[in-house]
Amino acid sequence: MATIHDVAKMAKVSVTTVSRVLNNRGYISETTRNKVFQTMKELNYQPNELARSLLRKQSNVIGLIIPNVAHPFFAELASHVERYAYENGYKIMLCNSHLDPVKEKEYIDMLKRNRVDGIIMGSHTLEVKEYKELHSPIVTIDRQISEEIPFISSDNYEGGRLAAQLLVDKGCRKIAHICGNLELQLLANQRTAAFRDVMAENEIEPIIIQTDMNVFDEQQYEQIMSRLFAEHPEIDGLFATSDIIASFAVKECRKADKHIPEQIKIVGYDDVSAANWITPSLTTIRQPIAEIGRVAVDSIIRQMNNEPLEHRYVLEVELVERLTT
Amino acid sequence: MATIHDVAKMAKVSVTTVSRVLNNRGYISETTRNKVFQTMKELNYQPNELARSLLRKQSNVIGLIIPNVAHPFFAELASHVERYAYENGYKIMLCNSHLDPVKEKEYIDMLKRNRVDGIIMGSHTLEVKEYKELHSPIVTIDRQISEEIPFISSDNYEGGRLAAQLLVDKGCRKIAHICGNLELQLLANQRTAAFRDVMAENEIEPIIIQTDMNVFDEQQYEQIMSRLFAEHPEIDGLFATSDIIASFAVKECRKADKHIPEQIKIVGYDDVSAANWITPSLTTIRQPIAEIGRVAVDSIIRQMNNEPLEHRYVLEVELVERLTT
DNA sequence: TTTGACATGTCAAACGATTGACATATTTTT
DNA sequence: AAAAATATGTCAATCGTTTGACATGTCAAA
Repeated sequence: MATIHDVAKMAKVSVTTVSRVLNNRGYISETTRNKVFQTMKELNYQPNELARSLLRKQSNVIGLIIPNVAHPFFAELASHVERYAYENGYKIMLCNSHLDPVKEKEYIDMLKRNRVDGIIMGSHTLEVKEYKELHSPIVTIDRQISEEIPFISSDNYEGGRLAAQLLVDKGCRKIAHICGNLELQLLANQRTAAFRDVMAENEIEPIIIQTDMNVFDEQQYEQIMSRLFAEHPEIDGLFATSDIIASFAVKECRKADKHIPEQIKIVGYDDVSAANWITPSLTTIRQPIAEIGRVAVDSIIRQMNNEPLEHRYVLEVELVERLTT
Repeated sequence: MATIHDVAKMAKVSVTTVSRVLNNRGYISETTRNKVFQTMKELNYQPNELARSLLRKQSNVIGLIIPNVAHPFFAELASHVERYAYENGYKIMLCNSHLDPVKEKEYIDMLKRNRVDGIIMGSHTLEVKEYKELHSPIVTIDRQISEEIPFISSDNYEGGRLAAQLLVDKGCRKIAHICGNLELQLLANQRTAAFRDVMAENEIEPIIIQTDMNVFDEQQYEQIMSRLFAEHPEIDGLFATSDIIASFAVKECRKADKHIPEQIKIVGYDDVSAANWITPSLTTIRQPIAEIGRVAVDSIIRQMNNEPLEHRYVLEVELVERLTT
C-alpha cells in the first residue's frame, strides 16, 4: 500500500508538499497540485487514517452500542445513525450488547482502545459510575442515566397517552397493556405510566403485563399472548409497547378467532417499517427514528467541539392510525 | 487518556516492561506483572489500538457493506457477522451503500483509508475491476463477481425449486413469482431459474414479475401486488423472492378477500424473523443467515492468514412450512 | 566457580502522517 | 530596486506502541 513517501518520490516533490496538497495548507501551485493528485491516483494512494488519527487524536469513528441490530427498531436507528454519521465524515463501529452487562463493558473498553470520538448508547446495563468515568462524548437513547450524560428520547408519556386515549375513544372498556421490564430504568416506562393515568381517568381497571424486551424469544411472546387471552377473554383493547409485540397479539387474535378491529383493537409502538408489513397494518405510535439518529450523531459532534448542547432531547411522537383500531 | 508511559512511570518500571506484560513476551516475574496490571487498572489504561494497528499493519476491523441495515435480511446478517467477528477479536465498520455505486465506491475507499483487514460485500454495483484492484481480503455475499473473489451464498436454485415444487404439490395451477431485478447479476436469480424449470416440468405457464429490491418503497410493492391480482385474478400460488414481498402479498390477499391458504398459497424467501411475526405466519425458504455470517467472517480471516479457503461456499437452504401454504 | 535461566533496563528504529520553523528560490507588487 | 507574496524544500518532533539488540543484574543448578 502506497505511502505519502511513495507519492512524493514519484511526483518528484517533498513529502511536505504532498501533505500540503492533501491538507490544503500553505502555498501550492496549480501545477504541483495537479501533479500530486495525478500521482496519488496512479498509485491508488489512500492516506492512512490510522496514522492521521493517532496524530490528530481524533479517529472520526463513533461507536454505536445497541442490544441487537436484528431488532427492527435498532436496525432502523442504526441505519439512520450511520447515514448522518457518514454525511458528517464519521464512521460507525457496530456493537450488539445483547443486553449483557459483561459484553457491554467489553464493548465500551474496546471502543476506548480504538479511540472512538464518541459513543451512542442504545443499551445500558452498567452502573452509572462506569459511564461517567468514560470521559468521552456519549449520548444515550431512551435512557436517562445521570445529570451529566445527555439523552435522547421521544415523548414516551405522550405516546402512551395517545395510544391509551385512542383505545378509550374507540370504545374499548377492557384494555390490556404489555410493556417491557419496568425494573430497567427506561424512559419507555412512561408509556405505562401514561396508560395507567388514562385508564384511571376513565375508570377502567388496567391489565398490565411485563415482558423481557427480547424480541427473538418468540415463544415467550406467544405464551404471554395466549395466557393473556385465556385469563381475560373479554379484552377489547390492547396497547403493546412495541410493534413486534403487537404483531404477536395480532397473531394470537387470529388464533383465538377474535376479529380486529371489530372485537379487539390493537395499538403498537415505534412505527417500525414492519408495522406496515403485517396484516392488518398496525395502528401505532410513531417514534421519529431518523430524527433520533440525527440528534444522537449531532450531539456527539457537539460534545467533541464543545459546542452548546441540551442535556435532554425529547422528540415528538405521532399517532399513526391504520387498520387495527 | 493514560499512555503506556504513564503506566510505566507509575508502576516504576520501564515502558518495555509494560509492553512485555501487555503482549506476554520475554521474562516477567509474577510480582511485576501484577504490579503493572494493578497500575493499568488504577489509571484505567486502555492501549491505543490506533498506534498498535499502525505498527502491526493490522487493524482488526472488518468493513461490512450492505444495501441497508434496516432491511431485515441484512439486519440479521449484520448481527451475526458482528457476533462472529467479535468472537474472533474483530470489530465491524458498518456501511449502508443504498445500492448507490458512488456511495459504494466512497465506502470502499474509506475502508481502505482506515486500513480495514477485510471487506464483506453484501452489496455490489461496481465494475469487477474495482474489486480486484482492492488487493484486500474480500468476500461477497450472494454475488459471484470473479474467479478470484470468493463468495458465499445459499443454494438458490434448490430454494427456488423447493418453493415452486411445494406450490405445485399443494395443487396450485396458476402460479406467479415475484423476483428482484434480474439485470443485476445476483445469484438469487437462480431462484427464478428454478421456478421456471419446475413450472415447465409441470406444464404450468409461469407469471414472473420483476421489482427493484427496495424494501422501503412500500408503495411500489402495493402497486405491483394490486396490479398482479387485477391482471391475474385466478392466481392460486405465489412465490416471492423475499419474506417482505410475501408479506405485502398477504396484505393484498386480505384486501382482495382471497383466503390464505385455501384460495391462494404463498411462499416467501429468507426466513427472516418477520416471517414468523406476520399473520398468518409465512411458509418460506430458510437461508442459514447465521452460517452465512460465520463463513463470511471466517473467510476474511482465512485470507488474512493465507490459510486455504474455498472460492465458493454454497450453503443449504430449507423449506419452512408455516401457515400460508 | 561457572553457566544458564530469569528479570529488568536502556536505546533506537519503525509504523505513516502532520506541522512548525526555517531556508531558499522565483515572481509579483509597490 | 526593495518589499512582499508565492512556491517548494529540509529537518525534526510528535502521536503511542512494539520490538530487537544489547547490557546488567540476581539466583539456582551443575
